[in-house]
Amino acid sequence: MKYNLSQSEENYLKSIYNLIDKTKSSLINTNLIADDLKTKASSVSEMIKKLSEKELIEYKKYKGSQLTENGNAIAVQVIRKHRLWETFLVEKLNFEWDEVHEIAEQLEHIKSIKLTNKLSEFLGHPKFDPHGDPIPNEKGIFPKQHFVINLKQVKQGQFAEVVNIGSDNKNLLIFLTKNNIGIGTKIKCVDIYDFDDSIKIELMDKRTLILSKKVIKNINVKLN
Amino acid sequence: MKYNLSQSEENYLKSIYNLIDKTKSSLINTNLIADDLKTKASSVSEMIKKLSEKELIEYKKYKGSQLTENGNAIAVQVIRKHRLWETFLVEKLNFEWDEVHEIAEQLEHIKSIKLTNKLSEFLGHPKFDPHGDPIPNEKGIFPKQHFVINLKQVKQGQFAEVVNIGSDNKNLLIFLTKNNIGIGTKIKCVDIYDFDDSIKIELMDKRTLILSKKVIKNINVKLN
DNA sequence: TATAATTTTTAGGTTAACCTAAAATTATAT
DNA sequence: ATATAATTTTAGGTTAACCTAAAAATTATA
Ligand SMILES: [Mn+2]
Ligand SMILES: [Mn+2]
Ligand SMILES: [Mn+2]
Ligand SMILES: [Mn+2]
Repeated sequence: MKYNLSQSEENYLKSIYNLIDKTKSSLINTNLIADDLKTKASSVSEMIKKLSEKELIEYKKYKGSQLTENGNAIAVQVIRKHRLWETFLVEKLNFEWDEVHEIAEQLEHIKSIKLTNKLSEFLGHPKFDPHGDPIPNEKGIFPKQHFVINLKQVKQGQFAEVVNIGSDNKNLLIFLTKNNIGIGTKIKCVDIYDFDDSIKIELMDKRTLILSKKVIKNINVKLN
Repeated sequence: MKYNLSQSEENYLKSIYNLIDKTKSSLINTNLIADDLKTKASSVSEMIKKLSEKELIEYKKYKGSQLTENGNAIAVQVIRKHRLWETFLVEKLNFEWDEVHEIAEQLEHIKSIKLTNKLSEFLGHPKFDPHGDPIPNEKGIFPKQHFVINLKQVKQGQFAEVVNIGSDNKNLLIFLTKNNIGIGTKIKCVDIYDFDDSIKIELMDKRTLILSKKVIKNINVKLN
């Protein structure tokens, strides 16, 4: 099984993987992929047909797509590379966490398993990337994670720790940095506002701030 | 002047740059480029027309191509990235010098000036890559080099030091490694055989070996 | 200098990955 | 259930980068 996939093909597989992950649904709609990859549904239809012929995805016309075992394995390896490179950029080259996604989108397509493994070794086999996303190993196994919930699930008075940011959006990451929120930040939910689904949190330094629904949706925590 | 060139376009510019360097001629033949890029002359003709319209090369039909100032600057930056990445792979990830060219062919096309500069900084702004090739800086300036000559110019009895290997050929590099020749290796030319233009050299450990014309052509040295 | 050989360009085709617009299918709402 | 809306696929086109084969230009040779 030596596939030699184009960057485009890899991106489609990765997108489908991520959408399965995010939507917790096994059948992914054509339009969802188009949206995610900023392309048109017709282009997705075409590519889906091709990947389907290569048996990397399985799809029923008009119904949706899912990854085959091989397709999944490839997607996971692309994700592995993406996250290892992001880690490299932040840990070794001192990039900010909001600068690395775009570059990793390019680096994730470099073809050399040896390079990937040596990079991982060089980084000390990191288990999580700068945004708290788990990094699968060479065999595609993800590290065990603590029980992660979204910040909106946290009740008033509860203490939690940020473990993951659910988006690569640069502006979100800059916002978080400016407000002293990062991976590992400990917070307390001090108030919940039903009006707009915002919440007030308190940081270790006692400073409080109100987070919008849109921000909250992208902050994942573990309870402390 | 913000060019957004394809990998292919970058490879053509780099090829022309290298051929100008190697042949010491300012006009580069279409067939030479085709050969270098393992493509066909007709494809080169097409691409030359395109790069010419972008004013990255100048060419007269049937006469040959040369780089414009902009084209040269871009080629140099691609070469900078190639050599920095090769240095990274050898110095930080412990690759062998014969393994890195292929991977650097991919990495050289990653688009991020900030990444390139941070990588250079991370490596301590190296002046030469693992094969002894000079690494231009951000402005495209190459480091000053000692007076470099080809090994075939060395006379019987003279001492020299290997400073550069003039080819990325994997088998050549493996051959050199196996015979304890690398950048910095000190040698003495003990005999010259006119029959096949081979020479016998002596290493520091007194071991001698005979190098073929083909090998010699790719070893550049400075006299000691 | 005329002819032959070589080099380069042009003509015409292919493939991958896009696109818009139209047709087909499925979902939703009266 | 049927009409309408939304989704998905197909049809047909474009562009970049390659290709082969033929034509044109240049260079070498007799
Ligand atoms: Mn990312
Ligand atoms: Mn990508
Ligand atoms: Mn190289
Ligand atoms: Mn290249």
